[in-house]
Amino acid sequence: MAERRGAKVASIVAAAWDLAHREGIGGVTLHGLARAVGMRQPSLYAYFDSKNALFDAMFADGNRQLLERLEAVRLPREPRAALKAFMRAFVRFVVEDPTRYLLLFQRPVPSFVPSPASYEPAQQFLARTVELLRAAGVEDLGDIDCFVAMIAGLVDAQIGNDPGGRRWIRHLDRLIDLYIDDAIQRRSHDR
Amino acid sequence: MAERRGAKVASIVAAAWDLAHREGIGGVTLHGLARAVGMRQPSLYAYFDSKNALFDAMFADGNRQLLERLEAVRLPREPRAALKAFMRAFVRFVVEDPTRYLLLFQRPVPSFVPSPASYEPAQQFLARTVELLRAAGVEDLGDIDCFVAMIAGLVDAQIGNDPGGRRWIRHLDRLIDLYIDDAIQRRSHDR
DNA sequence: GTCTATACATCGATAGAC
DNA sequence: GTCTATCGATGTATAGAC
Repeated sequence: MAERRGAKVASIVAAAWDLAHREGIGGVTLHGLARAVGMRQPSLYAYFDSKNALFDAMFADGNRQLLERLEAVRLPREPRAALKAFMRAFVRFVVEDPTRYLLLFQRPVPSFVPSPASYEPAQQFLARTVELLRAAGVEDLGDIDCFVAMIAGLVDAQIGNDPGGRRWIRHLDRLIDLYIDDAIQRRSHDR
Repeated sequence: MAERRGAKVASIVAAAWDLAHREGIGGVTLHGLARAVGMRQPSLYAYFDSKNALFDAMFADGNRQLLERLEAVRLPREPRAALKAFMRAFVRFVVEDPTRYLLLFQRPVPSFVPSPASYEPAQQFLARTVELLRAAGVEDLGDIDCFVAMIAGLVDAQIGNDPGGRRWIRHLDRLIDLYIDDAIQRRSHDR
């Protein structure tokens, strides 16, 4: 049965996340991970071809968690409320696990480049965001860029300067309104 | 003469920046740096007590460059225009050298913590920004937080996704207006 | 699949001669 | 101040027995 093997791989990835939470992403070493799962370091190569493959599995796992979470969100019919609900869920996902956010969105491991397959869910998330933005009246590509950058700036500041708090993310709803209103106003002005 | 020594230290720091530009901050090793300046690795310890001391010297040097640049900016009398000129200079400083930005504002070296003396100019910069924001009518601490986070999000997106381009930073002026107007409007509303 | 043993590389830091 | 020599730690990866 290949099921056994898959379960084992999943448990190793889970242990890797646990290790990353305690020691930071850079603290994830094959020696440490092997110790955490009760194995010797070379034995890990039965499950991952390289350390990069391990990171890629973690990256894919994190993206899977993200999509799973966002797909579970009940979106209101009203476009603006839907966008807010969606972004709130994203922000909650991010701040509840800064380490995961770092690996998924900040590339803290210079040598690691995610494979296209692992990267695809992240693009899916961005596409969904753009879709909701458009529905809410933000269609200009520049406006979308600004919105995405603003969200990133907000969560970065939150995680970097006030982890566990709400100093920055408490402004999320208000800023969303600000950006949407501005985009709509400028769109009507351009006509 | 201690001048000679100071000049040598400065030239080593300059070589370290050069190395960082080519190999990334993480690629700055004492072996590589020594090779770049025509020395052997242990000889660097005549100028820096540790690798941390080297990073601290680079950090201080980068902050000195930042203050030097910003102090040279001629600020218009009108507060809003002054804020824009100041932030434009900051953004220009940042995008012209992403590596320097990384070391100064992103802490890409987990083990490195800047000394208080090296960190002070960065606080000076933030204080000046807050001062200009206040003069332009942004006084609420939450509004200041949001503004700073927005700027950071903008330059992060620019450097990360379109280095050398202007896709994000071209919106700088407009976004500054947006934030100022909103802050002023909400301030008058609260009364 | 898991182990022991080990190769191989990188890097920071120290000792001591000159 | 600069050198040679070397230590010691860390970390990825491979070889080969079981």
